[in-house]
Amino acid sequence: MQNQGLFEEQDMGFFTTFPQSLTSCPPLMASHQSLKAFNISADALPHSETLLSSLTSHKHTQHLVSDSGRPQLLSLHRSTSNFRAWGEVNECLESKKMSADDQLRVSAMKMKRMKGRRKVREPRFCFKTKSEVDVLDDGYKWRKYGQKVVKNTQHPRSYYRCTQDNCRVKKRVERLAEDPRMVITTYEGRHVHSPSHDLDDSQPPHSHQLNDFFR
DNA sequence: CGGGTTTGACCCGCGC
DNA sequence: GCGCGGGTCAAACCCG
Repeated sequence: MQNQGLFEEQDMGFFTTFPQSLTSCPPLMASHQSLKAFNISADALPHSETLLSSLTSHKHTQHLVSDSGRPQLLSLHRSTSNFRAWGEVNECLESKKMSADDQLRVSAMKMKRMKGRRKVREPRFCFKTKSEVDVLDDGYKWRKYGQKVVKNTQHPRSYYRCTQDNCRVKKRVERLAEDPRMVITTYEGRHVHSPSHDLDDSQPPHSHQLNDFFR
């Protein structure tokens, strides 16, 4: 498994833009999580400067520049799924025009080696969408277990856990302070099951579209 | 009655 | 050591 050992995550603030028609969250799957564990350079991500500069006011972009001054995601684990995941992301990114209308962005994480023996955090995956509803339909069933008003924001952050037995996946949902129309969703952990909506036909079409992209 | 939500208390890591 | 702030717990509450 990729996240074992004494490492911790550091949000690098990379946001990748996806088609604006998508309004549903992707389920957290293996290929997503590998986003945080793959090399990426400024050359490989031609639009990164535009993306990053447009998002510098957001708190998720605090750690966006690496030591060398170039956007970089450190690689700790290489696997075929890692390569495939980033290949798809870059392909999508280059094929889309940068636009203020783009709604869905994926952030990448940098893994940092830790000193000492501290709790290892579950893999996290964060993106934002423009949506009127806080909780987007991602095919999984969630139970709310907490809500907190975070400092310097007028909107509370909500905490959800996957209702499936033995599944420890959590997600946080909050609204962007600068633009309350935007919802920040952060997944933490890995589902040990498939989406519950697989059992019925109520899954909306855009959800299929998004799943296809990440497959 | 069972499952989900609300909400104040509590826990814990971190910076000073 | 202390205080702050984010994350979690759990009892009370709500609703179908």
